[in-house]
Amino acid sequence: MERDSQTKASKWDELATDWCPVARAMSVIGDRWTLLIVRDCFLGKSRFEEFQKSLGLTRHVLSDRLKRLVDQGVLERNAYSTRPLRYAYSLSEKGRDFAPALVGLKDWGKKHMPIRKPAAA
Amino acid sequence: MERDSQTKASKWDELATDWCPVARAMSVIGDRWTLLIVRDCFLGKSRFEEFQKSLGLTRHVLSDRLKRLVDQGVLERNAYSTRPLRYAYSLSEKGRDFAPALVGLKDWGKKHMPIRKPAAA
DNA sequence: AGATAGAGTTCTCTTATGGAACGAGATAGC
DNA sequence: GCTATCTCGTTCCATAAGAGAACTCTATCT
Repeated sequence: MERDSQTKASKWDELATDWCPVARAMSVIGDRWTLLIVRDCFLGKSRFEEFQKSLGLTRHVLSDRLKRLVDQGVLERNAYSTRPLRYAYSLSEKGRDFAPALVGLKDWGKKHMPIRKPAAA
Repeated sequence: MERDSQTKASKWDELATDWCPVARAMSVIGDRWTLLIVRDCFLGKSRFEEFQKSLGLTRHVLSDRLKRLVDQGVLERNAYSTRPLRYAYSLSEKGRDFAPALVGLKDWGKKHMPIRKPAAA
């Protein structure tokens, strides 16, 4: 990832223009973290540090994913403080509409991915 | 990716043992291709070449993802020919149970990710 | 003044991906 | 019996993305 506009078409962009709506969805959430950020938003988190602590991803990647989510219109970025300029992220309607898919994934994970201990080997 | 067993915990393994079922689901499908392979299975595809042509991903990555899906029990690999030994992939019950999540993503993609032309700029 | 906090950036190192060529088992054509 | 083709991969190299930690900048707390 880490793409910017003026680069030649990557696999990501190909997905974004695919005939299949699932593929187009994957062009937004087809990585390890994006959907978990959205999940955290559903759980009430809204700030950079909250996401970072909750997910344990690198700040670099988090920064990139938040930008992409805002670009895609899944999240909105609003200043919650002006005089140290600080932003909070919240779900847009597009983001809130993720709920059914997220529930589907939650149910699948609950049923088919039992918690296993972190490899006590 | 490309992990094997005797390596120290990566972010992928951390997700696999997360308390959140969505995170555990992401440890399986949290990349660009895996879910699309599953989708292709739902659409009746079952063979290496079919996936490769359909998705346009590299053979290397396809090979890796199929292995992971079989390891995870999402797909089953059955020989459909013994005497050139050939395998076909098909959904297990675990894989078929992905249907609701897939439908959720499809609906979201359909509603919020309109098809746009491949950048006629 | 010094320590804390929030939201990022910048740096280096490692891992994953893309692209294309190569391999191996078997059948089909000539 | 030699070459071509089909399938299902593997190997190799260059590039892109990720991990981890340090650093910036504004501002408030003590």
